[in-house]
Amino acid sequence: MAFTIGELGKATGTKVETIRYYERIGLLAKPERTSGNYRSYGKTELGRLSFIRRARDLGFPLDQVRALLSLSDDRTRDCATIDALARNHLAEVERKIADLTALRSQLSALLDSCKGGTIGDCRIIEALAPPATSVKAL
Amino acid sequence: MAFTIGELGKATGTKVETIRYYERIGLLAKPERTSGNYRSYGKTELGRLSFIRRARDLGFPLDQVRALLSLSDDRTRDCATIDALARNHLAEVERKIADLTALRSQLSALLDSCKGGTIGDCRIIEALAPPATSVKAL
DNA sequence: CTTGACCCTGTAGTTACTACAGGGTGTATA
DNA sequence: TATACACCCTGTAGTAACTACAGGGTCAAG
Repeated sequence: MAFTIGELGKATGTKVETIRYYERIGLLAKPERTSGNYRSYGKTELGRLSFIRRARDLGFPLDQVRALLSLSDDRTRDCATIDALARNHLAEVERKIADLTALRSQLSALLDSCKGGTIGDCRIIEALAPPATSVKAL
Repeated sequence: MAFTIGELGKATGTKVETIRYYERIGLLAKPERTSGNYRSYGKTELGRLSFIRRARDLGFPLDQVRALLSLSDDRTRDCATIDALARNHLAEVERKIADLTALRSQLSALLDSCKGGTIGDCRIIEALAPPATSVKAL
């Protein structure tokens, strides 16, 4: 029923240092201590940390996680705020996917152009160093 | 033929502070100075900075950019090293795309489940806080 | 009773910049 | 000539989200 920081870390897939970090920045409350000054956690903290990690895995930055936590603490609040948060986040994820997809095709093109040989005629280097004419005029 | 740091920044889409930062970490050589102690750049630096920015835009981290630069300086070297670098990078980009795509469908599902109402029955919060049974046993 | 795994605090490092503070320079205008 | 203004200089500290020590204390097993 009571775990050490290491056990909490294993249960949630979080490094011990990260848990202490979350405590330092106020994302987790200061837990009780044992006689030997070890942090002692219960189910509540386990739940809260799981929530944080899951939101983080979904790519929410810590300040949004913080907002999510305080929203979820006030159960009378309207769901719309949370919906908006998630909707914005989804839009961001979609933008990142688009960026990376464009990047992937550029990299593939780069690789196709590499036919071996010495760097003197390596197309990758050429492709990375755009001709002076493509540089905005001063 | 000679530009100030601000002009170089404009020409390459780089902030002045970033250029000074690149100089500090040795990615750009220390440039000549004018009588008034202003940095003075020429075409060589313009090319090198363009190269750096383009590689960065393609998502190469700075230490790989550094590697790319030193490889491209030794024109007798085999193109294979560069090919490998780019190939690894492509694999990473593809992994990120896969991650984000999975994330997108999770977020979409989350949003579909939000039918309004108060947070007490908000499915997003529920979805983020997995049931205790899904937490690895201690 | 000692070894080893774990815990503690506090500080500094990581990546790739970005943002001041507190000054100097260069040029255009009144 | 004065002065306003945009730009430049150095140096330091801040950002996100951890991660990695250093230098100790605690606890269970053999």
